[in-house]
Amino acid sequence: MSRAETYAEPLAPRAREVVAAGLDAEAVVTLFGRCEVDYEGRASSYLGPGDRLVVLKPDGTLLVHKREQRTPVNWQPPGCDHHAELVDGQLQVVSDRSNPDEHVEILFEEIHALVRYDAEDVEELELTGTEEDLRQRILDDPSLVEAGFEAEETEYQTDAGAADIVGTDAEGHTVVVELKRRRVGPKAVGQLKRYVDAVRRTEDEAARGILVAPSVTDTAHELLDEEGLEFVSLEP
Amino acid sequence: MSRAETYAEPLAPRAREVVAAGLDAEAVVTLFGRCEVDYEGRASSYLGPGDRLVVLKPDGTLLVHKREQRTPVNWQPPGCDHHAELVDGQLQVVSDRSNPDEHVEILFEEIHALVRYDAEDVEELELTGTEEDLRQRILDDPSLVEAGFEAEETEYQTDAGAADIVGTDAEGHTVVVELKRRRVGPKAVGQLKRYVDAVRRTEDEAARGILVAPSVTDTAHELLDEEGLEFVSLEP
DNA sequence: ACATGCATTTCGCAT
DNA sequence: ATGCGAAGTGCATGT
Repeated sequence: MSRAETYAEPLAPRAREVVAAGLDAEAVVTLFGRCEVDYEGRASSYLGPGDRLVVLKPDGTLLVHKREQRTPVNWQPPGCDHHAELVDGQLQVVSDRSNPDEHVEILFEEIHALVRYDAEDVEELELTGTEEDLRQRILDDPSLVEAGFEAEETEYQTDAGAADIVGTDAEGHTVVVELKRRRVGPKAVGQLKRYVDAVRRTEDEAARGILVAPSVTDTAHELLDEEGLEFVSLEP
Repeated sequence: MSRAETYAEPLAPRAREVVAAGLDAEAVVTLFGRCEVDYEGRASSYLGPGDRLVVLKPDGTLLVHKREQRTPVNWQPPGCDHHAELVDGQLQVVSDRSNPDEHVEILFEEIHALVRYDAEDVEELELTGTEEDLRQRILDDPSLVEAGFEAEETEYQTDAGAADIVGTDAEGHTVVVELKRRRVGPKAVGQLKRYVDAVRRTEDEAARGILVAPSVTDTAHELLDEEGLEFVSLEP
């Protein structure tokens, strides 16, 4: 038996059976059809009839995709309960969860195709080039921040949240480092400011703050000056 | 002719033809197969062989989904160029873009199913319950912020970014309002602080700052106190 | 094209 | 469970 079973133009009762059995067997179930979608939860939405791709994953994820966009037009995160019912002879797929209460209903006017995919997958993604990698580079060579800098703690807990790296400069003053893997705007400056303020209040009144990133926007640069904070350029 | 054409266990050459023709005709092309995925761009990743769902959209979106998670394990945003080639007799799907340069390669060891979906879809999502809706409610009834509050500008430009609402209180003092549709943490306090600081520097030294949200975390509450900022609870 | 901020953000990790 | 911050965030909007 193949890992994928495809059904072209299935009738609603048959589709309901296949979807229900697929969910039960922890398969990935994919529907191609003309449907409308109702969502009620953290927000509310209605999507009128059109042809979409609907994916039901065994972990309780629901995806509804239009022809465009990377982001699904409607969805449900992992952990939801999926059900397939017949309503007035049409296939209705329902996804529910609690905390927060969220509910998605998909009603199919037409089902153009249906695939049950018993996917086997053990490999996990290996990803490099993250902020974590950048931090490791700095720990390996603290002079990337400045000559004489010594890193002392990562994820250093302040009253205002965790600072990426805290250490001391050549003169022994506390230095708070905020790390970003890409060009940053005012948001990152505010974040650094929060941590530096907290350290200044509780630890070292003369603590310095350094934003380490590939580059900063004009506004961010002005804010840094305004707040007496520093910037060090570092490519990821 | 049906809107969806399904192919079970297609051979690689045939699959390449169908994928190429589907891309050309602006169809949504979906592959179910065992593949490995290489990504090189803002970061880098490798995903070893496993059964996945691959979606190619006519707007240049690429999605690679594992059995789990709402987020695709690899992807490409709209605007990319997709190509299907045969490499050593195997189907290879490539997606490219520039600015930033990003490149995804998917090599299929097995193709379990393939669907070409000529989807028609004109309806757009109608969404309510956003921050925008919350803002409109406050503009309609400014007393939701506090008695005597009058809203004067939305998206008010400060040196540190745009404040959601700026107005005056019963005593004529400037009030900066930061709006959130859900429970907020220290980040939102920092954001409000940035705007209030900017207004205090340039407009009104005695400007007040009010965070309007359903609730705040303990840390956020302490930070608000620390900075002399206020909180008003408002359900979305 | 860049800057800015929301998002039904999702996700992982720590408490 | 909640808090917190990163993400290859995506995305719309304004400049």
